Amino acid sequence: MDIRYDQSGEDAIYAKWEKSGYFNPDNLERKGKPFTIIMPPPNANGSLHIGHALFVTLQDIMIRYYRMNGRKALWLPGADHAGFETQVVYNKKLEKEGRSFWEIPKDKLYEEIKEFTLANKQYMESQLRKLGASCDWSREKFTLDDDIREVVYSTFKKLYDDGLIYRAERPVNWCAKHQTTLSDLEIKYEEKVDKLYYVKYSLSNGNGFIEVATTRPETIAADIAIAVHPKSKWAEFVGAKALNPLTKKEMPVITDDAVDPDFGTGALKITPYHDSTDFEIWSRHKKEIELEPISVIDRYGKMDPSAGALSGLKVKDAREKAAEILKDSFSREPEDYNHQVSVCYKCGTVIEPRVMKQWFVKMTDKPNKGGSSLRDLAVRAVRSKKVRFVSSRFEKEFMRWMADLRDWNISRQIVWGIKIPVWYCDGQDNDVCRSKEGIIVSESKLQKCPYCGSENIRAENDVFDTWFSSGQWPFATLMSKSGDFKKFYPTDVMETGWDILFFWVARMIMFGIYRTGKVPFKTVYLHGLVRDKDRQKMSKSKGNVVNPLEVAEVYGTDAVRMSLVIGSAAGNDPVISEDKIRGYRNFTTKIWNAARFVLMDYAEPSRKPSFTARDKADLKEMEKTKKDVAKHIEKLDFNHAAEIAYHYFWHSFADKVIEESKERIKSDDLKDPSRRKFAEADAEAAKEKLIIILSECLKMLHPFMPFVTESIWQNMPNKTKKGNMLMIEPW
RNA sequence: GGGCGCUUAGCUCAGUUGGUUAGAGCGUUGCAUUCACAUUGCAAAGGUCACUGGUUCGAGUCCAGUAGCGCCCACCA
Repeated sequence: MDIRYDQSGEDAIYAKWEKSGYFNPDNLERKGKPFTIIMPPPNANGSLHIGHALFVTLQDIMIRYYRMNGRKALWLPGADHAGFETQVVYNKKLEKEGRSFWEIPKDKLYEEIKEFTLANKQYMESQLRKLGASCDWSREKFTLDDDIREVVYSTFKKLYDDGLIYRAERPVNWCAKHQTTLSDLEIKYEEKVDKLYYVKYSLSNGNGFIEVATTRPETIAADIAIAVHPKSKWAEFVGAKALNPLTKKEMPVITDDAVDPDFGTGALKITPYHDSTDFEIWSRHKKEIELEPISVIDRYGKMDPSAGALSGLKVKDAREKAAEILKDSFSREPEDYNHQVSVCYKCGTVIEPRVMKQWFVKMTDKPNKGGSSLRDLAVRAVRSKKVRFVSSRFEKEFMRWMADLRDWNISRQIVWGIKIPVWYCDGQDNDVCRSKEGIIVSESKLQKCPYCGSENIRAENDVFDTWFSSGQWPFATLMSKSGDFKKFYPTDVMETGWDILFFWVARMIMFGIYRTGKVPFKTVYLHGLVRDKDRQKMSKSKGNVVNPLEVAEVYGTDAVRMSLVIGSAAGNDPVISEDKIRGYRNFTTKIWNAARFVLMDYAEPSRKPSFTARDKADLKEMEKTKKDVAKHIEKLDFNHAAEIAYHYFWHSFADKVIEESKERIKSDDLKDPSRRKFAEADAEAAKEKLIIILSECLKMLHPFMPFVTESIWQNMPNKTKKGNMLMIEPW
């Protein structure tokens, strides 16, 4: 063995593993049932960061352990086109290059992003290899693969046929910067101080006025009613007409329970196209209101011509100008008002509610043929422990989120994604077609309307919310190779970050059960966000980012893996620092040197070793430790499993067992002819004990530190012939 | 406005059905070491387990409350 462990040999070890074919469970001779993990596909829009290294480590620990422990272990890797996220990244890239995203033709943009994504994907694959990920590359999937799309289309069709997907015009979250709608999960709230204006709406009969509090005077031109609470002081005016202070149009005064009598003045202006509450109130009172709602804000966040004097202004400027124009209609001075404003989770642009025709998934309604809602399918599976969360507190989070679900807008007006498989027939030349409002859901391309035969059809332009397709990942990935679904589904563990519990995990559970009748995975293990030693989030601007590949280059991949797994329980944010990694690099060196000592002058024993009582106790302790490590891995308590292995190797095996053996191995008795025979046998037994324990320790440490253990294994004299790889040694 | 979580050694954290004297890593201090490893060993110092009360033979662990911190969710204009 070399005097030093050389981590630059890691690539060669990985290549040997990969070449062996044993990443593919089909090539493993195992009697046990499969053990399956579907890798959360990393977004192919950048390079891997420390969070990826964390999931690789945790999942690889399980896969390597079960592979050694008699199971057909499948870890199916993938890459995510990550629709909106990637488009945002690419948009930024173009901005840096001084090009305009919006001036590039859509087809060309798609091709450019595709090229960008595929290049990233390829790079990421090499990084996963560097981290030691023992996944089955022969089964790798990309979220835009044809067979994945087909599964996604067929799920959409099934949902549509079951009445769980519909198209509707209603207020949706619009990001003016990214020019797309977003789901309720893709917006966040920011605290903002705005002015609360008190505006008088005079009654047309001259009997005074109603006072309305609003933060949005710029939308007054789009007001079509005043709503008051039935028990408020304004109730006496219900049925009267109020005058719009800008347009002077007569608007009905109506009553609705949704109005809070204790907030503001207890009266609400109804602007259906710019506020979702207003839209709902309007929907309930269409008949009384009569006026048609209008929009005064365009898709770019500017006032449109129907806003009259405000036309062309940005919303913020329009607000100030409106306040100026309305000065005489104010009943009192505007107040500072502190409230939560919804913004785009990516760029922080204020979300403008706009009314648009979009596709929605019903979350809480039953299918039209009967059965359970998507929500109920998932809730029941979790409640009955068919899906178990680690740590269990996420079960509470999950249930609470499921409790108040609203329908999910899955339409996105972006280029980078899977087109919604819908055509619209403008001909509508027969009743069947008209009854479907010209909507045609089709898994394949169409030339003409299948209902009326008209060739006057056009394809839907919108693409899916990426989570709609990635929510189908566990079964979609297994459906493409024949036999896989049957063999590997449901999968065993879904290991991912808790930040995407709602975005992804919840959707996978719903769609998984909906499509296959079975849960997609039995256990969800959620890890946290990797933080620096001061518990700070890592970010480029703070300069505290640890690039896993760079530190692996310096300290070895094994050290990086160990520092990610030790010291953090499930669901908590792991803390990592270069000092910590250096500490585990020292451990790597310790392992290497201990092995070097054990293997030094080792020869096959000439007789059956006669172990002393102490030897037997040492061997027993090793067995016990190994069982303990296995137990903790199986409990998904990787933190302790790693710590036990670490502690045993260093402070029992190296510090005690090896140290105490030195006397016997180097005994002066060996030089004394009268004692020599006994001493030789004893030295041999000591050496034999050391090599047995070392050998078992390598197995025990392999799932955590695959490279150094495999590379020592290659020097072991007693390694079994077959394959000569620790990776597939029986645990 | 609702909910969840955290508070244990100087620092970062474990402590999974309540059970001897509360642990690890790093850091600190002292000593040792040409002998696999200074990327080392041995040893030491360091904790009223946030606070208050309760259940119990027994509480870091269970219950209630208080304080501080963090996070998630939410269409009161």
